[in-house]
Amino acid sequence: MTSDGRVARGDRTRTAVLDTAVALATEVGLDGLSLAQLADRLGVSKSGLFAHWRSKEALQLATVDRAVTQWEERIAAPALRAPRGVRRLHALHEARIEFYAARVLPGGCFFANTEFEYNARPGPVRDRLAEAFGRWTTFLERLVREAVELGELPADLDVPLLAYEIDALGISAAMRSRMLDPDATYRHARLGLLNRLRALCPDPTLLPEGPS
Amino acid sequence: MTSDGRVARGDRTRTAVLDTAVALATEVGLDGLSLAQLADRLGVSKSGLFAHWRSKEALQLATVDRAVTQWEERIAAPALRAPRGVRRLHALHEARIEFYAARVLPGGCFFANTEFEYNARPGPVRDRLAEAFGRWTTFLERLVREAVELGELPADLDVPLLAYEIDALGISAAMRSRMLDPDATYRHARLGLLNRLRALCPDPTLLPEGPS
DNA sequence: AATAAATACGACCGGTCGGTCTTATTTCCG
DNA sequence: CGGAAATAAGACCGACCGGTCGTATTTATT
Repeated sequence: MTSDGRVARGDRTRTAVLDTAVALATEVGLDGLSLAQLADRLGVSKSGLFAHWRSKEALQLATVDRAVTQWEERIAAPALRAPRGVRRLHALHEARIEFYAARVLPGGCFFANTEFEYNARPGPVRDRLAEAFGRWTTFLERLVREAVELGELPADLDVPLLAYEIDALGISAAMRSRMLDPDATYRHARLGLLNRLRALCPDPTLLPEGPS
Repeated sequence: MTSDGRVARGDRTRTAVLDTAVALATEVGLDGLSLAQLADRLGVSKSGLFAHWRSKEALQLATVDRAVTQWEERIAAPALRAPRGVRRLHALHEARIEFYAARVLPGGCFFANTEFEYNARPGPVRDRLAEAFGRWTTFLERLVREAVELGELPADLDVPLLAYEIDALGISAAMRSRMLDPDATYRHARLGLLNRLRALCPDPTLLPEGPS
């Protein structure tokens, strides 16, 4: 019995704080996030937060890590339950668009928002974001490569290019859905990938029929 | 002789200030942009700025307008010098990628950065950004439609969808080029559109040969 | 040459920022 | 039960924020 009720309680508190921080950061930015503001929203004092993270930067890094975990749970995990190949790629994209459409986060996408925010701000936060982005790209390329190896995509396919295109459709959805017509945006994001995979995949039965 | 040297001088100053503001906004955000910081970089006093714009918000709106003008000059205008149709579409995308690759703005893309920053912040600045984004989309769709009307793209093409895909390739380039490998990013952004247009355009001589 | 407008300045305001310090309360372990 | 550790609170700090004010300088008009 090594479980210490004190640290367990602390962990629960920390996670709850970070979930709020992730959401708040999509509204005001990861840098614009103020300790007092976050404390207020949680009904907690500012020094209560400093007890958990020694500085704002430590809180920012923890927030990035929490957002990664959320992304793995909500987007990557559901996709991994689909069969390998183009169906898994499609499921991944669908989960992402659904995540945006469900308005889970007020600002749409934590990573899109923060990576644009920090793309000209050197420092540990930027490095952590770049690392997460790199891992996401590697993951996406792995899924594409698996589809190639299964014969569901052409053997001479430019794997990183298709991964780039898929991610581009998603990022664009995060941006347009908050500034322009959301329904048209989600339609384009979904249809864009579906058409692309249909054109590449020799077996049309692997993909849903959907709209033309 | 209606030219007033006073307002002419003022206009020159204003434009110079706004150019700096556009660049600075891509680093620290349009909201993160502080009056004192901007004044410092210009070697000017803070109250000197308030003589031109009565509030920070007025400065932000003027900065957005200036960024729109820059975009028209650097991306739209060169494209309009290419012949209508797929060649013009290609020229537009090339000008955009070249703009990012030349590192004209330290943060890559003013609009990508600010639109993500403001996508959950209601107010006049957001409205101005959304309006600019809407006009850009309309412009892109017009260029695609022209290519269809010229017979350079299929008659049954989903015009808004292709416009969405083209813009997505560009936005993604702005994001990835600052966080991951820039060269690979530009290659993907360029090749992505080239492959797409080649697959759709019945006359292959209209597009450069480029890499496969 | 005199005047009015535009432009720019330095000093200053109240407020919020990230961060520190001291103190009090809760919670588990020995 | 006693004590150490974790958690939380509030007062406070210097720095910077957006913004105002009174004033000085430049410049075109009359």
